Amino acid sequence: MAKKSTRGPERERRREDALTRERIVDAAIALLDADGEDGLTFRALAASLATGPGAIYWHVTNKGELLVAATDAVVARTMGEVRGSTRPHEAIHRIALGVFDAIEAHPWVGAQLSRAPWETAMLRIYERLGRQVEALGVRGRAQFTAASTLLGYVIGVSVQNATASQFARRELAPSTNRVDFLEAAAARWSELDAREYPFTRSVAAHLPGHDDRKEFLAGIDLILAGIAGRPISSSAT
Amino acid sequence: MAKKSTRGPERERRREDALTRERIVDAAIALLDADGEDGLTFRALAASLATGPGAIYWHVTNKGELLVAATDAVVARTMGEVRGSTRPHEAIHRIALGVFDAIEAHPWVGAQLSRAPWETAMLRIYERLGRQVEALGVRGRAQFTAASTLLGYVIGVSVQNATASQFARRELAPSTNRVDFLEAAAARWSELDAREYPFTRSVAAHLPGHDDRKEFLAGIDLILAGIAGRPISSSAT
DNA sequence: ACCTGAACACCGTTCAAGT
DNA sequence: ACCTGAACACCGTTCAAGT
Repeated sequence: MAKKSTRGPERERRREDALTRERIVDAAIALLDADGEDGLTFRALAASLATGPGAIYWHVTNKGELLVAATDAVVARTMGEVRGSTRPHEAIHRIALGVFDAIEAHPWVGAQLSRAPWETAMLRIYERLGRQVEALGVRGRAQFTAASTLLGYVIGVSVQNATASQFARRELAPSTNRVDFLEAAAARWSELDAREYPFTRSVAAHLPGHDDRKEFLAGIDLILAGIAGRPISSSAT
Repeated sequence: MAKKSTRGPERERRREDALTRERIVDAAIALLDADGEDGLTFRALAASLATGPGAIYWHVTNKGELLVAATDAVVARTMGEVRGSTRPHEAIHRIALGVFDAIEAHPWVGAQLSRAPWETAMLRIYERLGRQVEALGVRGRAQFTAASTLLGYVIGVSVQNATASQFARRELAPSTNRVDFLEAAAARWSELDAREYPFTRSVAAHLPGHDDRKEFLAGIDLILAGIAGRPISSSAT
């Protein structure tokens, strides 16, 4: 991806304040977490590393690559922290919640995963989910479909959830608590035009007392039920 | 949302070249479709409307609002064009494919839906899916879960698919056709580290000959099977 | 009421010059 | 090899001035 900063046993300049790709990525993550996506600026990053913007370009090709690297670092750490389980169903829950919580904690990760879904970060998640699909007994081509469906759902809902949370925290007074927020949303849904939005109106009553993470897992369970209900094997290619 | 340009029977300046919110949004959509998200610039937009950037700000609060309006216009049109069906299963397929194709045709719509999921555009899709969930016989709180799961999956997969297509068209030579692209992707997956990515490697063989839209619908069917397999009703709130 | 376009503050990125 | 920081090209947005 980028120029390696160490190739072979060259001049060992191990000053502890040396600028490395790793330090840059860590600083970028800190900025991203603190000030959101707009907070990551080459000037701000340079300031936090006590250099000029140009210095960063020696280690990193451009801003896009920096975002990819930051995202991959967070996702790799997250996947590493997910506890395993002998029961595939439970293991899938844990992987899914790991992603969900990571994106909630770092909303920019969600945006980045949608922007560059072919990068390693996405593959890491896919691999983890896929192994459990295999453990579930799914075989052949159906593995591919099952894992892809889970991945699409997990990323999609996690991103939407994180964006909505951000909105709740920012647009509304940050003091507004979750209960009040859900009630406000329910009130808004109830005021929608009765002819255009009959379903949304009727379902508004279920909004308060609603738990995002539980709802998220309920969706996973729907997919898992669908997977289990199908002919579970078929010969490979 | 913004200042209305007509309120009451004021001065009727119906010159056909008058700047209206509608014309601005249409021009924005054209720019977005032609040059992607980066193509929408207040300067470029002003040029295409033969005015200065400042003029646009009289009709539209800022760029964010413009993106919201453009997205809503595309989604509203898309939902209007979806053919109905007496069979809920089929109706859901059509709604889902409508969204899928719209985002493939206008990738910026996908990015925007992820960025502001609480806007009307998302509600339009939710409402359509929800009605069919109702038609499926789901009752009470389960309606909420089923509709939300479908929405999360549909948006998530559509966005990922559109971004991947863009990547294929841009990064690879645009001449590369779909078959070659899938084979290249499969080759890449097969070269992954065997210890870290056993599942992804093993599933690479299924990548060629893979049809995105069919795979997308297969995922929908998994969810629908899950919905059907559950206790289908429960008393309302 | 509505439009014009210069000006402001801020970006990502480059690059000649340093060590 | 690696860093510095001014400079370039470009943005979103504002606003005094026009009609």
